[in-house]
Amino acid sequence: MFSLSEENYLKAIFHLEKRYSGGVSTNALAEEMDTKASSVTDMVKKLSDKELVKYRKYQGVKLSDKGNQAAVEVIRKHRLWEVFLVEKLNFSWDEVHDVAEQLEHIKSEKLTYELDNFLGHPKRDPHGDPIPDAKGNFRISNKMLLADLEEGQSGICVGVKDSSTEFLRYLDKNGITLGKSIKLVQREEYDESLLININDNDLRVSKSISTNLFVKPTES
Amino acid sequence: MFSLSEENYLKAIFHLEKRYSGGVSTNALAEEMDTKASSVTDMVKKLSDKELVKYRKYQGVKLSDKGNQAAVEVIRKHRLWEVFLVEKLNFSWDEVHDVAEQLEHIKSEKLTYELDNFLGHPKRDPHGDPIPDAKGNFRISNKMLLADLEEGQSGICVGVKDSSTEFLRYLDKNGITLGKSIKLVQREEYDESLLININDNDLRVSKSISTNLFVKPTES
DNA sequence: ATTGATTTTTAGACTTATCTAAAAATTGTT
DNA sequence: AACAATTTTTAGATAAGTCTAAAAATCAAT
Repeated sequence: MFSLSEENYLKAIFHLEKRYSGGVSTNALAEEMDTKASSVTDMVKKLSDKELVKYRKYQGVKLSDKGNQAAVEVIRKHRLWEVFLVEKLNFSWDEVHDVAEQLEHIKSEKLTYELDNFLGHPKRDPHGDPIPDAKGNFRISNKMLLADLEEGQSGICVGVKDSSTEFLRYLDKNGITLGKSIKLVQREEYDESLLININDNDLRVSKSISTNLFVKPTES
Repeated sequence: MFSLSEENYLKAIFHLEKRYSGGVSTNALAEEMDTKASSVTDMVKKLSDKELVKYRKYQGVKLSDKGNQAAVEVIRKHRLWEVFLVEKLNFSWDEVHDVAEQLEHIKSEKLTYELDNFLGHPKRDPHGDPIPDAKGNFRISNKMLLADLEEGQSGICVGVKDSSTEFLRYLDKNGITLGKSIKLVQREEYDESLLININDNDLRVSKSISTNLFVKPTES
C-alpha cells in the first residue's frame, strides 16, 4: 500500500487544501510536515508518479481522487482511534493525538471495520471533528466559530479548531466540553473579547478562544 | 526508542534463545527474520553497539538484560493486542497475528497500561501463550506437548506451538479450543499417531498435531 | 520591464536497512 | 593436521527519505 511517510503527506495536503484551495505550496507543506522544501519536492514527485496528487512544477499540489480517498481513509482511522482512546482507555482529549498518529497507519481493513462497529459508528472524534464513513463521506455540519455568533444568540459546542494541549486544558478548566450550550451575552469591540454564559456562569473569553471554538447555532 | 526493525530482531532473538541456549546463530536468525545472513550481521553489530545484545564474531548472539527487557515489552504488547482483537473485535485466533505484528510497535506507555487494564489483566493470549506483566515477568506454567502425555492421562488444552492459520483452522474444525479437556486413549507406535478423546468423541491425530499442541496435565 | 526578494527545484550527500558476491573463519571428516 | 564444506563476515551497491547548498523560476515593486 502506501508508506508511512506517503500517508502523512497525503493527510497534510488534505488539511491544507481547505486553506489553499488553488493548490498547496511547497513551503506550506514543508511547514506542516516540519521538514525542508527540498524534501517536499522529492516526495511530491513520488506521489505524482503514483498519481496520488496533481503536480506542476512551481504551481503547488492538489490531491487526485485516488489521493483524496487515501487521505480520508487515514483520517477516518485516526479519528476512530481517538474515540477508542477516550471512550475505552481513559485518555483525555488532549492526550490522544500522538498515539492516534501512530495507530492511524495500521493496515487492516477488518480492524477498521470492527473498531468502528465496536465504538458504535461514532460520527465525531473527541475534538468534535467529523469521522468519515467507510466510503469516505463526511457528514456536513453547520458549525461556526463562537466568535461569529450574534449577541444574544446561543450555540452548542461542537468542536475545536486548535487541538493543542494548552487550549484543550484551558477548556477543561473552564467547564467547556462538547455538547455544552454557550450563549453570547455581550461582545466587547475594543479587544474583541466576548462575555459568554456557560453552565449558568458568565465567563469572559478573549479572541484567541472565540476563534478556536466551533459551535452549532441553536435554532431560535 | 528502538526502530521497528530493531524491535523485530530483539523479539526473534528472544524466541530463538529458547531453542539455542548457547547463543543464536546468524543463519538461524536470518531464517527467522526471513532475510540474509549479511543483513543479520549488520543489524547484530548495531544492536551490540547499543548494548542490547552480547555478540562475538562467529559466536552468535544473546540478549543483554536491556535487550531482553525490550523484547519482552514488545511481546507483552503483541499478546495484549491479540487478546483485544479476539475478545473485543471479533477476530478469530488465526486472524490476529499480522495485525498484532503492527500494533506491537506502537509507542505509548499509557496505551499499554490502559489496554491491559481494559482487558482485565489477561494472563494468556488467544493461543495460550503467557502474557508477561508490566515488569516483564512471565507466569511459569507446567504445560507439555500432547504427544508427551501417557496413555490414559488427560490434560487441558492450554496452547499451541504452531500458530499458522492452517493449524488453527484444523483445531477449530475438530472442536479443539483452549480450555478443553483431552484424554489420550491410545498411542499407535507405528506412525506415532494418537487416539484421543475430546468433547466425548474419539479422534485420531497424527504426530504433526500432537507435537504442536500444549496441554496442562490433569492432576490424578 | 528590470531588479531584487522569495519560492521552488536540482544536485549531491547522508542514514537505515537491505541485498549480492567475495573473502575469512569455523567445523567436520578423514 | 589438512582439506573441503559450511557458516559468517566484509565490501560495495541499492532504495527510501531526508538534508544542505546552489541554481532556476516566480513574484513584487518601482
